[in-house]
Amino acid sequence: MPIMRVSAHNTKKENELKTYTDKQMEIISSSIELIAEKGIQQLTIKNLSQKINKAEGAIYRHFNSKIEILLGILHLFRQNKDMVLTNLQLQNLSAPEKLQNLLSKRISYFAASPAIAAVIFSEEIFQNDKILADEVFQILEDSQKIMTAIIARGQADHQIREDIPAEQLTLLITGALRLLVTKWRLANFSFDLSAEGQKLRESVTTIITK
Amino acid sequence: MPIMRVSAHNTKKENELKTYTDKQMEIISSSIELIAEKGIQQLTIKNLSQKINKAEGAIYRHFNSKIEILLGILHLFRQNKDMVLTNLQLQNLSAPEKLQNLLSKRISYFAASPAIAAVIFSEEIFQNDKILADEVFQILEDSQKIMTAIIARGQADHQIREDIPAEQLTLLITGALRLLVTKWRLANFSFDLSAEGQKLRESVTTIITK
Amino acid sequence: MPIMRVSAHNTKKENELKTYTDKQMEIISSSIELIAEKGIQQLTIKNLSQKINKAEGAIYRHFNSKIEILLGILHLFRQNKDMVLTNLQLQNLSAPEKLQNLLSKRISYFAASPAIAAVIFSEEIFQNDKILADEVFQILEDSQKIMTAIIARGQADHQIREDIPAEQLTLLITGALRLLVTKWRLANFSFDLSAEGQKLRESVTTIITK
Amino acid sequence: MPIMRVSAHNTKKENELKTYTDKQMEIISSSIELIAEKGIQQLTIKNLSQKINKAEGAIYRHFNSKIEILLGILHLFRQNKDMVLTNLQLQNLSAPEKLQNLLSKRISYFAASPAIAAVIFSEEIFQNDKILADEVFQILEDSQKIMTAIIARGQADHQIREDIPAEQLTLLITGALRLLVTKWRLANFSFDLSAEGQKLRESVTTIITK
DNA sequence: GATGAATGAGTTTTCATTCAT
DNA sequence: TATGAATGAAAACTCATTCAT
Repeated sequence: MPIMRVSAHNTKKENELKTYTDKQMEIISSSIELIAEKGIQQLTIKNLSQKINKAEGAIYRHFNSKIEILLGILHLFRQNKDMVLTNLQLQNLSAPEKLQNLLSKRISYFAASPAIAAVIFSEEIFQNDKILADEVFQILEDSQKIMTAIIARGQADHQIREDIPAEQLTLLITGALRLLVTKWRLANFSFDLSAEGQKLRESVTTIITK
Repeated sequence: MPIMRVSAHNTKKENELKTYTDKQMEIISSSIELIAEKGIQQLTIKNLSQKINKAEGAIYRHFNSKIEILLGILHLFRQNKDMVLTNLQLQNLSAPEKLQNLLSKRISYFAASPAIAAVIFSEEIFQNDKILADEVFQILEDSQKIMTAIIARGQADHQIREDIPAEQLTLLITGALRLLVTKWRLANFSFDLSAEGQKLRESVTTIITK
Repeated sequence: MPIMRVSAHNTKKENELKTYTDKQMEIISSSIELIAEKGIQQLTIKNLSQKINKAEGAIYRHFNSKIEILLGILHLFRQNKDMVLTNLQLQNLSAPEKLQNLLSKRISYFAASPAIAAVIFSEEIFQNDKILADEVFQILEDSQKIMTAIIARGQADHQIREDIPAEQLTLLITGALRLLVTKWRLANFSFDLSAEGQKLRESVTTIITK
Repeated sequence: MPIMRVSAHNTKKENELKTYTDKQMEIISSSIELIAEKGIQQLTIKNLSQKINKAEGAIYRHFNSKIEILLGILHLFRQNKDMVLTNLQLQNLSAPEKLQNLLSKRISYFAASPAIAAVIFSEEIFQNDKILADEVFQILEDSQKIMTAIIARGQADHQIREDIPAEQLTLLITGALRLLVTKWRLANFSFDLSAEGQKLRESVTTIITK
């Protein structure tokens, strides 16, 4: 019962604008499915090759290493996140509405792609691969910074309570979201994430507006 | 980058009252140190045997499998948790004070034993060992139930705001605590967990009392 | 038909006084045999494990990597070389006699352990492992320096012709020795290395004394 | 650290008069460059295809196997050698002059095409491919026979010392040349091969004429 | 001619666990 | 109790070669 192994590698810093070929996308998708079905520990080259009905070596024509596949998954998440945020900026919403929107989108995304959460929230697993760990950490930090900015703006506009620092509110909201998704995964997706997410959103609204 | 490997095993459901011999405790302590120093991926029988200056085989005199060692770590955490709660019950405190106390104790505990957090929060890693996963899940559930009970009691006594369900407040508080500790670990313990924990406790107080 | 593969590793600079356990010596010996029989390309962990009738993993109890086994072989050669030289210093011989002695010993050694030559003379193979390449290069350089010193001393004492620089004589003698041994290996040891070596020694004597 | 891999194949005994198409010559040249740049271990079909900006499969349009490419390199060397010798025969030179000429040409050739030396002197690497090993061995033998013939002729003409058998002088001269070139490669071409070659030629002249 | 995807057999290494002593 | 050697199953990755298009 091995859990996850990756080898030394020379992957260069992922280009933000990186695009993937169809084959690469197929491999990334299969990886996501595999993680969703059996957990990230079962994302082995062997299992992956079986899933795509190819020999193990075939994978290496499309990715130089397993790390790059994982980076691909993270990249996909980041792209979605950036898109959500861009759309959010374009809309003329109040801070509480933006927060609602953000939470809603994030929950929908995890509900649709539970495997992504398994990767995004598995900081421990990537601990000894610097590039992956950095990427995961960066995604976490970015998310928090953006939420903090929205909240701070809302506080400046007196739309959000000012007796708690924006960072603290972000910590509470993000932490709750993560824990909710984690519990959902641990419970084998046996409850309705969207419904619970809706409850969380209501609580958040109540809290931030007193 | 192997992460963690455990094999098939026949461990029986852990006895709640299980006690450990001195040798067993030494092995558990060394495991915790090892995890704290190098991450859970480096908790291998080989590394562990080097740490306790014994041959690898010797460990199997005291534990039937690596899983049992991990269960030992979880058991230790559970014992501490139960003790904290028992003490909490004995004191005649208001619900907000109890919450403060609980958070304070938990933060101190993680600050003193960061390895415990690495184990407790690594649900993903144990995903393919049923017993371990159950244990971790149980600890999480128990913690939440207790906190929810305290909060519900506080709401009944009008010490805690009643416009948000107790479960939601628990989710927010527990989630924030977990995220804070996770960030602390990812940041290589480079910030003062106690100080940040203090801030969180203040925010929690503000939130629950409006 | 793979030829030779070694992986990234962290071998520390080999200790000059390093000693080997019995098991390690057995593995080193089997490696030498394997190289002698099938060439250095066939020195794979699999072939080696078959030769010692153990599982592949067993080898890693005694050596951290394949590189260390190869270093072990080189170390053995170095030890022999050093011993020969020490003995040589203790004897009160003329420079030409010392050279004769040196050549004689070297040839006997290669005749007895042809695999050693396969390793010592395989500079190309180790080209992309720095530690191995350094070691092989060092052995080559050391040998030449010592021979040059003996010759230079002989020239100062008018025992050896002075119209050719010592380095040049060393190049000619060492080169001839290496080529002789290489041809012997390529010819599948089908001629008598000692006899040919004796001829070479006579030629060398004639040349250096005019 | 893979070194070189070649597979089973059915190459027929190379035709002495074999000619190569332009495409084939391009592939051979690129192979030589690749070896010169990164060592013979890096001569893989993948690396080669990148160098010639063609797909991997394209190479197999022009050569049936990697072995044939290597044979092509050897063939090129042989052609040059034969040409040098033919020219040498046409000139009316003394034996020592011929030797000088031969050495000079060989050194210039290696200085211009260091990769050739990497191939010619890598007997060990080809050990488990009979055809390649034979070819390399044949080149070595041919060279020595020719040099021995020149020397023997010189001895008969009293231009070269007669107290050492021609074969021995050949062994000394060829060995020195090989060792010099090998050291030059190991030293990353950091010294002037031509200059050192000139010194060697002088030493050789001194030695053979007493 | 050329492509590029795929294969299969190979490589080194890791590690929880067992067992004779 | 303890040792240390051994195992076996797994892991990631490499590469010469094939082949449908």
